[in-house]
Amino acid sequence: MSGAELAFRLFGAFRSLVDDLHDELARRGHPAVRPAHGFALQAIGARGATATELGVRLGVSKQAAGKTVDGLAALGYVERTADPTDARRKIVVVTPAGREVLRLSVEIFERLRAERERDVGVTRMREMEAALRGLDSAGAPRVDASAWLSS
Amino acid sequence: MSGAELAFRLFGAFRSLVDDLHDELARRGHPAVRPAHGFALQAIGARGATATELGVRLGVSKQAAGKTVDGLAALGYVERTADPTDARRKIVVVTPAGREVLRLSVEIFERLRAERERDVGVTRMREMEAALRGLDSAGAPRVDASAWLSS
DNA sequence: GTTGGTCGTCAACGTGGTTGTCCAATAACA
DNA sequence: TGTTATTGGACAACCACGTTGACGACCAAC
Repeated sequence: MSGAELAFRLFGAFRSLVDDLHDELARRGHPAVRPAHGFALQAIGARGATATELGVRLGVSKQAAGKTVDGLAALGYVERTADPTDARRKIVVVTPAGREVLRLSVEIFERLRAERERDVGVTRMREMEAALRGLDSAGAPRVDASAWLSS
Repeated sequence: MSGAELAFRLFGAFRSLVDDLHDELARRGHPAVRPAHGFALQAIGARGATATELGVRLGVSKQAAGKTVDGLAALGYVERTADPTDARRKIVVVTPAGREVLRLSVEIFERLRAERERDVGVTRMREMEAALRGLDSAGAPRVDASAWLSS
């Protein structure tokens, strides 16, 4: 396989997973969730986070993180709450609806992976995952894919 | 590996390849080339293409394809030429500079793949590529990554 | 109590998509 | 052949999502 084809197929495989995830999320009552939302929800986590923290975790500016929070809040998946110890900070917390999306995403991703594993074979899947771990030295999530495309 | 981690690592591996490619392209005299440009150049191909054809190949509107051509033309990588048989059509052709970028990209991608192969091992690499071929039923290129993110 | 750093937000901008509209040119057909 | 339908390219307005710069509010430290 050529290097270019390798890159292209890695992206294709990723995209197929994410597309299938969002198709299924839409079918299960969350049609407005987009890829960036899932990443952000995960980055906020159970303990909540401020917009600035979220920006660091996502690898984007605090302003961009703030806009993402706006979108998520408009959909009812997160809420901004006051920090009792610091009036400047606003803690973003995941709502029950947001937790439902996270729970569903995990479940659906597992199902999708199982489907792929059935298609390509258990051994081959294990080898691929091992290779991926080696390939991707994987630091921070960096979901600024849109900005990355135009960098 | 969880399904979510699989998706994430697929993207990470892809992104690492493309980032490294563009770092190297920049070092070799093409700092302004962005990922979308490479895809577009490849889609135009040796025989040239019209903006509308390019849009179909890239999975975007003809207007978006036209803008991409504008950018590529401003960088000197393509040129719009008249179609002698149809005065409406303008054939976009790759210039020598554009061909140089394509040639360099192929070469660099091969080197990057070889590096990865050295890291993960020949056998494991072969298994991963086989798995990727199975995973990604890969029809048309579909490089509308930016649009896809915001869909 | 002033001074400096941090948090969140607003504003302006860039990039790269989208749809809608329009004109010029070609193709199809009565 | 003349009229009508379709096609290719461009323009405009708009949207999504990132950026930087600036600013007010607040906290902390000397």
